[in-house]
Amino acid sequence: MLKNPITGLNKVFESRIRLGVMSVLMVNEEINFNDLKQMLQVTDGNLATHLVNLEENGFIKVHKGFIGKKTNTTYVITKAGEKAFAEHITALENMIKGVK
Amino acid sequence: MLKNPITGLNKVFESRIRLGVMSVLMVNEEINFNDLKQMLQVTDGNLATHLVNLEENGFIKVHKGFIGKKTNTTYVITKAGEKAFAEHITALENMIKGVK
DNA sequence: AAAAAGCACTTTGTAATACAAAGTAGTAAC
DNA sequence: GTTACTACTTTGTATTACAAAGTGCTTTTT
Repeated sequence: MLKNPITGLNKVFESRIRLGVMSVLMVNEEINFNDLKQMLQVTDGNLATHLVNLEENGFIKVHKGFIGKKTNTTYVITKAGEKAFAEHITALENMIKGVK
Repeated sequence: MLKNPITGLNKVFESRIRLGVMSVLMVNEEINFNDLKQMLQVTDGNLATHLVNLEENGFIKVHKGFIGKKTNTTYVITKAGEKAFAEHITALENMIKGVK
């Protein structure tokens, strides 16, 4: 019987917006809301929803800070987030290997 | 400014079921409904819907044939499907490259 | 001091999507 | 002649995505 080529994919990372957030957080210490918004070309509400989703899944953490006196909310990946995303990437790589 | 790591991803292939169908069709000449169903562990209705979606997008074609006297519907990838999927894979690879 | 603007949301509403379950039509095997 | 199989379609529900507008707080501008 055929083997399922998509085992190990994480449902949370099926959304391209959440996928984008995680990819950036894998290589950047932290990002703020506005940069993320511009990068992914999404509306505030939409982005906020996806960020809440990622946070509720324990994959990112919110850091509320300041730049001078302006609020600056940044997002950071968690250990669990790194692990889950790495596994997802591995699953993707396996799938890609299968089609080549 | 940050560059969007997920440019070039195809919305149609965000669903893991459609992703699975396409992956298999990239390396198998054709597959039939039941094999696909077992492989992906989905219900008939759900699978049928995703197949219709892929067909309407011009990415797969349906072949209605027989094994002996039993009906045997198989699915084949189209040229357009191959192209679109290859581009999606490239986009995924680029994203993965970015996080390594 | 008042108005405008920016930040990071929350709320609201709508439309699309996913999915399971049940139904269907046409064989075919028992 | 009932049962089973195949490949759906239909129906209904629940989830999700998303835009748009509103909110509370602060800062900058006038």
